[in-house]
Amino acid sequence: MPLRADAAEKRQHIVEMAYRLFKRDGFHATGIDRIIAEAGVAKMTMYRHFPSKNGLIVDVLNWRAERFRRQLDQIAGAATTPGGKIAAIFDWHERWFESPDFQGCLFQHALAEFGEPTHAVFEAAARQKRDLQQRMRDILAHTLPADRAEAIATTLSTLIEGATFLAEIGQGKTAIIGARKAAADILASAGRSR
Amino acid sequence: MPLRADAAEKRQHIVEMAYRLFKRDGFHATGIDRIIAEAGVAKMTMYRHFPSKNGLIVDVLNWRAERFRRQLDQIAGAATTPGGKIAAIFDWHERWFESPDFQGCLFQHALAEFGEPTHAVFEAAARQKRDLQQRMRDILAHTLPADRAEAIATTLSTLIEGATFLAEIGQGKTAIIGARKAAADILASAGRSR
DNA sequence: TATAAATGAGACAGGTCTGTATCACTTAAG
DNA sequence: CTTAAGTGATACAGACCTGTCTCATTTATA
Repeated sequence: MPLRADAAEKRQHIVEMAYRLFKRDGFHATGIDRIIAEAGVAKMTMYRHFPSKNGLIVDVLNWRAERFRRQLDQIAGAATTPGGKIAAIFDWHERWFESPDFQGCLFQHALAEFGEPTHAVFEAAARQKRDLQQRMRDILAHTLPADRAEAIATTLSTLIEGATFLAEIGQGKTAIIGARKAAADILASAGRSR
Repeated sequence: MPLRADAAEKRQHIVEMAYRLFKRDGFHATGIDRIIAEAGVAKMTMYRHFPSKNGLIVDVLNWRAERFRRQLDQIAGAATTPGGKIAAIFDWHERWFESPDFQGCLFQHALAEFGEPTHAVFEAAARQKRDLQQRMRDILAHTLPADRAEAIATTLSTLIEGATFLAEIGQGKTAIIGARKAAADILASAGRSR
């Protein structure tokens, strides 16, 4: 019994509030004081749950990555064919870009702010990006040889990350439309040569 | 005679040193004190040339955007056909990703750190991205109808920005290879339907 | 109810941040 | 040479930063 029942809830509350602030204002621009103030929590409460601000950032990223992983399970699970699953992933991104509080990808931002590859924040963000790519590779591997699946997953990842970035400067709609068409062409071409 | 001859040089020296530090450590993580220390310049000298840190950042981005614009003129100018010019742009990115001091795109990082669309830094960075896209559109417009050139330029931009991002997590080589092939396929397809 | 984990509130330390002010000095232009 | 723009060095203000500490209080659990 190391933790009381509500302690875990309070910890989670801090994670979600920090997530909102990091997403809106960035990591360096968001101070501990603002996080605890918005969360309505004492500073020591935060530091008892997290070793440091960087530790909190890593936990926020990991929590958000896990949430996305579950969403992806639902999205891809609804479709039956590899092509349908990939199309569903692109469709999900289109809806994301259209949501009123879209402010870019937190993992992309984390990599931009923490450019040192050995930094724990960098590693957590890079891990999420590799995970998405690997999941698309696994989807493709059902109908394509491993090396082809790997190469195509990289290009699909390139299209998705590029569209996510362009969505930040108001080009999400046109970018995702073009990206989805390019992805469909690539998959169709790969299917023919199978 | 508002400025002495060497004053402009000193100003440029500050811009280039700030550029190196912003690229390496990020914008928020780089303080004025470190910039002037590395530049070997007094603080008031910096504040006489730039109204504020944000003003310096904007000038750094604009200077870097202008430098890239000139590079792009050379790169695209060497090729004769639209397809050749586009391929040359992708090849340039591949060499960039392989350079030992590649640390991601400063404009992408600026957009990540300054997410407010009305912020001067955001505007300067977004302007550079739109400029690159517009230049590719103009290249394509020589042999394609305007709306097709516009749509394809958006997808090429998506591929380039995505590959630039993936290069930050060590996937630059495979990403740019796949992106270049996708771009070639798109251009070939557009050429056939012309 | 008794107990101990968890919390809230706030002071505090030590550092860093941006931006301003002062003043002696250098250096280019007239 | 004279003059004034430009500079270096440094102190300073006021705010913010991360992280630690204390102590009274709440609250879940046994």
